[in-house]
Amino acid sequence: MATRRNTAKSKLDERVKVLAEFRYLLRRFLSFSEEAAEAAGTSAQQYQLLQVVAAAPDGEQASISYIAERMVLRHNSAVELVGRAERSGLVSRTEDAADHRRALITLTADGQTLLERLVGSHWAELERQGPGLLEALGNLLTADVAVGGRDRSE
Amino acid sequence: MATRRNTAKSKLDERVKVLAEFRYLLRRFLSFSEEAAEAAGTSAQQYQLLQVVAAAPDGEQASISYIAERMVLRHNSAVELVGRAERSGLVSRTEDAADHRRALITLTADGQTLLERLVGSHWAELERQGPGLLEALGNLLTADVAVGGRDRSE
DNA sequence: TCTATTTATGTCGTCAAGCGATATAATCGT
DNA sequence: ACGATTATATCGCTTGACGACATAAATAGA
Repeated sequence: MATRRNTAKSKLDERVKVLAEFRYLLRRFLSFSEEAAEAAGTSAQQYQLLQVVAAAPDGEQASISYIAERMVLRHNSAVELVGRAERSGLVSRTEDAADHRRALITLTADGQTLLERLVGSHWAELERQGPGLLEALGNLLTADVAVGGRDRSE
Repeated sequence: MATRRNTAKSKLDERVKVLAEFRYLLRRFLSFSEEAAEAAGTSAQQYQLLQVVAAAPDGEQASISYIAERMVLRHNSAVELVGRAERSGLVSRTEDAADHRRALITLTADGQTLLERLVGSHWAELERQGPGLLEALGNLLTADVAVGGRDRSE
């Protein structure tokens, strides 16, 4: 019974709505991040850089290439990002003693402080927005199942 | 027993790692989206625009303001985005008969086709990346609990 | 109904940031 | 030792978002 109201046109239509909702929540979160960083005197990207540097795996220090990989940027963009952060006094460059091509990036005291502040506010915000995101993503992954194309009217 | 290995410095350190991992996965997904859109001949933003227009609630049509709200953009940026998409033949503007200030945005046939293609590839990609994202976000929301600051050494 | 205010869209100059192309130095493989 | 590879850096270009500003339509009051 109730095979389907004629309102829902198709599987595609449903997918678009789910995707759109997910992206909307994502943009809200990223927008918050942008504003929080700005309010703290930096950019979202520089905050991300601090994160990446601070979260580098125990053994290795953050190099330009490592940063580029983690930030999903071309290496030259990473160079520029680090350059800006360095000029702002958030990170500092040191030449790797073992490999003189590499530049090792570390947080300055200011960078560490700023990171702590931003991690705090972001953590709190994710407690607010997280559940919604989780739900939207969950819908996406479960609403599916029939990728191949079974009608799945209910 | 085993109150804590001296490797994990603090709650902050753990949070940074969780946040960094979540953002990394997010960037991977957004990067995929960027590339997919590019490969299909547009930009990620224009694809998002198509989504927003197509996913507009049943009653109302997409106006500039509505788009701005959903894309988390200033209204003038929305105007420009729509302008570019219109020039590319993906959407079209119509003056609202009931309110001559409003511009109603609809998908062209080309826009619809493109949207379908991109929804397809994004859906598939989210089936791949989604679980990871879900897990990272889950970690974030459960690893927490003690926001107030209880030590929570395990 | 006339007008002040608000709402919706549009225009323009500016600016930040990522990218490709290119360059240079250090390391590695043989 | 030396060509190939790797790591970082520089530069000009383009894109896209924004603030400031402008205009037209709708709306609320007097």
